[in-house]
Amino acid sequence: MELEYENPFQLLVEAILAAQESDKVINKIRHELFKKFPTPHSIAKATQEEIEEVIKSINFYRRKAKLLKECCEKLVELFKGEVPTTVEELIKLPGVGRKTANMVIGGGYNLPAIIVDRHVFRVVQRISLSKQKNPDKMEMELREIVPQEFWTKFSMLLLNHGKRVCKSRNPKCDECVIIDLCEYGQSLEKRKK
DNA sequence: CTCCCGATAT
DNA sequence: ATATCAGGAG
Repeated sequence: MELEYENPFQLLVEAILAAQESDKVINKIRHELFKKFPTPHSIAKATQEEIEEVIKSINFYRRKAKLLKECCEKLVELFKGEVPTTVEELIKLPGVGRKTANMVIGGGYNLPAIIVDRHVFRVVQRISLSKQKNPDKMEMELREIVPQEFWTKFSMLLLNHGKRVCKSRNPKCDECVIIDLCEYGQSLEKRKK
């Protein structure tokens, strides 16, 4: 299951709500959420309690409701409700870090973006493509390693690979198509025998 | 570093 | 029982 969205604003909102949460839960409430709050202005005007009511099934819902409201207030104040197209502008918004900013740029605007979320971070570590122990530093190193035209594609592929195959807990190394590149996976497979 | 939060997978 | 989940703020 991947996040479903119709425009950059929806992706921005969903990405904030998706922190440490599964896509399934987000997709479940997104219709009601955007029916009640179709625009940044409507979220900015709503009370925190009104937002909480709609997103209650999401983890960290209280904090996220607060962040989401503050985010939309800034979005209206600084950018007239238009979702920015650069990381530097996006991370000025409460609840938006580099990961979420890059997600919006890559997924929402189809611009070059290296997205280092938990999955990408883990996969890159395991295949030793970068050994950076900080996601932001890893993003910078990957910018040097990966040609810019592939940034977004690369991110999405590794993200989904991490989610479905190279999982945090029981990685399915026997189904992995890049195990030849991965010492971690090869040593895991040997141990099984 | 901890906290936010609770459902689901293993 | 506990690890994990499209992280970010303090």
